Amino acid sequence: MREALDRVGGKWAIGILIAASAGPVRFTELERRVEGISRRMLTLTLRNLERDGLLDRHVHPCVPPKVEYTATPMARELYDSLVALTSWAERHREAISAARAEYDRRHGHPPA
Amino acid sequence: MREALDRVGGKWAIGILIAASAGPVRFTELERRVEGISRRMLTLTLRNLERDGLLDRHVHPCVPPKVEYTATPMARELYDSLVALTSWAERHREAISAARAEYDRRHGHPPA
DNA sequence: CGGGATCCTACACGATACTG
DNA sequence: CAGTATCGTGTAGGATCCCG
Repeated sequence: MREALDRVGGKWAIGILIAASAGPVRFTELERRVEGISRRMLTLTLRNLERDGLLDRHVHPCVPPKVEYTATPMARELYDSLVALTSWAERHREAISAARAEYDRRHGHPPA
Repeated sequence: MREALDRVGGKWAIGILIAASAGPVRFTELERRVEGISRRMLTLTLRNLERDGLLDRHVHPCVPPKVEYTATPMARELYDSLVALTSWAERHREAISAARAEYDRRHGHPPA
């Protein structure tokens, strides 16, 4: 289970996976779609996802360069599994923030 | 979605949740069951899980102290959602390690 | 027994500059 | 366009010691 979470646990992996799940996307387009990501982290996370077989990287030999990334079927299955998690988060978001407020009230209100 | 992952993304949260899902568990028992965890991380992670309403903490007023932790229904639902993820990991574990080996072969074999 | 306080290290990540 | 290289920072987590 940690295996699966580690693969998607990074700050940007999911965002990239989602952005690349709807067909080939170019590097710069990813940079735009995954809001707030730095060039460096985009590259690094892309390499990791590619290494794990979650992303296909296709280089068009031309100038200027053109590289397209596409989520593999395996990545799409992963995404489907994550939907259950999203649903959980939505169902309990309110309860969680209530629990937090309650906890912070009982112990020092501002969580130090 | 990041909301959900962040809650369970820590190194130890899942292990603790699993260990505490089968009824009340004491601190020291958790320390034994969650292999490799340090006293510090156990305490910290327990606090976070309690704060998010995923664990109930019950203190028995006696000496020596006795504290029992129990997963809440919300936590059990979370665990159920995570099962899909586990299934994904099992189905593709081989493909992933193959992808990795292939990647490492094409680029510098030892991943530096 | 069930912690809290302190110190330290590794690594994830951000900012910036350079390049084929 | 699609990166790589370098530097700096915050923080997760480990080790150790102390306490009611």
